Amino acid sequence: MRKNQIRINNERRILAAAVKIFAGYGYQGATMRKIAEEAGLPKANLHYYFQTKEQLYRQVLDGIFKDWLAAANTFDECEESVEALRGYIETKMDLSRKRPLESRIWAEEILRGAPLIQDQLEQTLAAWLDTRVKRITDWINTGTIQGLNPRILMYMIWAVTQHFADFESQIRALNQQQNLSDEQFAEAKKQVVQTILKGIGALD
Amino acid sequence: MRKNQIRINNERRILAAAVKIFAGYGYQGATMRKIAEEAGLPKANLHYYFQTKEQLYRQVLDGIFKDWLAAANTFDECEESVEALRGYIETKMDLSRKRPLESRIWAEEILRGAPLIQDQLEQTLAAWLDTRVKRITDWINTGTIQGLNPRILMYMIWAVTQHFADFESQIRALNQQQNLSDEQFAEAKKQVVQTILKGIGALD
DNA sequence: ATTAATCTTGACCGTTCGGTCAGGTTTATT
DNA sequence: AATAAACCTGACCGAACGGTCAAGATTAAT
Repeated sequence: MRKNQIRINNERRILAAAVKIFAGYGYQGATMRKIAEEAGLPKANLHYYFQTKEQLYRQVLDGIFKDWLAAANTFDECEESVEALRGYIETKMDLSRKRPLESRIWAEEILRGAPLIQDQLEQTLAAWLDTRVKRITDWINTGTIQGLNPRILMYMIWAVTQHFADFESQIRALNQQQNLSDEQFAEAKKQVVQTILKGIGALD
Repeated sequence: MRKNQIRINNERRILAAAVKIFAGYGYQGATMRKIAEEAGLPKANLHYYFQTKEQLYRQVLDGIFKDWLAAANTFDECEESVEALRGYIETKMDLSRKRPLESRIWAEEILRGAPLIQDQLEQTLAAWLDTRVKRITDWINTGTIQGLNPRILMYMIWAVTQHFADFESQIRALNQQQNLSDEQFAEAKKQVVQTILKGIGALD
């Protein structure tokens, strides 16, 4: 097969560079020049593969959303409430650790009012959340976890797990100018899981 | 007295406009033209009171940091652990509700690596955190709350409370395109307090 | 070997940005 | 009333932005 090999290769390089630059400078602060430099290609070449800056940014966002949905599937892999929630929280923590740049791009897009992904939020994400809310409601009705608002629980999980990627520079400043070590992050992950699960009455 | 009244008045107008524009577009996306338009003043007038865009932005950040520290003092108003934490969480939730724009400006600055406020984070904020960590450690040693890493607890509190301001547009998209009503927000506030306090073994 | 399709790129363009400035107006001081 | 200080602003500037394009180089197809 291997047709379009040049195109595939270059698009990958450009997208990888775009993730770095968009994460580091934001959509407005990122420039096609910087992305081109990071990718090691002339600027005009970027416009050959991606007509506009906005289209390049959209493709970056699409990739992030796919990763997000893939991680979200962890939620359904366990029947049992505690294990389902624990698995989901841990997967989200791992994603923050491994892909902080993507998390920050997503966060900035939401921060700006989600101008480009509002449709995805209102449709795909809202639908995903609705079905999980139903599952959690079942757990509440069967007494597995205590009564609470499932949506607020999900907001809390998202907030805490993504915080470790989005606010990394603040955490670093409060940790002797050092990023969390693997050991520190493992401790954080454990404590986050423990606190949330215990907080909703799913432990003890 | 009332000297400099014109200056005081105009600086206030410009700062208020700057908060709106910086929150809505980010530092790079905000332009002096937009801020001037929002303030109802010619652009050159802004440069009369604030020499550069960066200086204007710094003053906005300073104001936000002062509000943050004022809210943070709630932490010390109660001797008792549960009431101190409850008061602090509630105050941070109220701040997110009342001043979401400021929260978003702060979040974007951290997201970008805190280029302008790194010193404040490493000094003022780090010192603030250190003393509160000591208080929490005392509570742990006296058995008031269970053993945990106090820093991670604080990160969780910040993450959750600020999420309701920073990710407002996502929450709205998941709430039938409506911002949380006062009743919904009150419920969220209650559940956040309950989950965290229970999660650290400070309740029941 | 020839042709067609794809890829590459330096030079260039119109627009908008942050910022400046001269000269006029208003306010405060005496 | 006169002078000084503070305030106001339209017009302008160089720099940097996203994007274009024509012409050449490389690869694929026949």
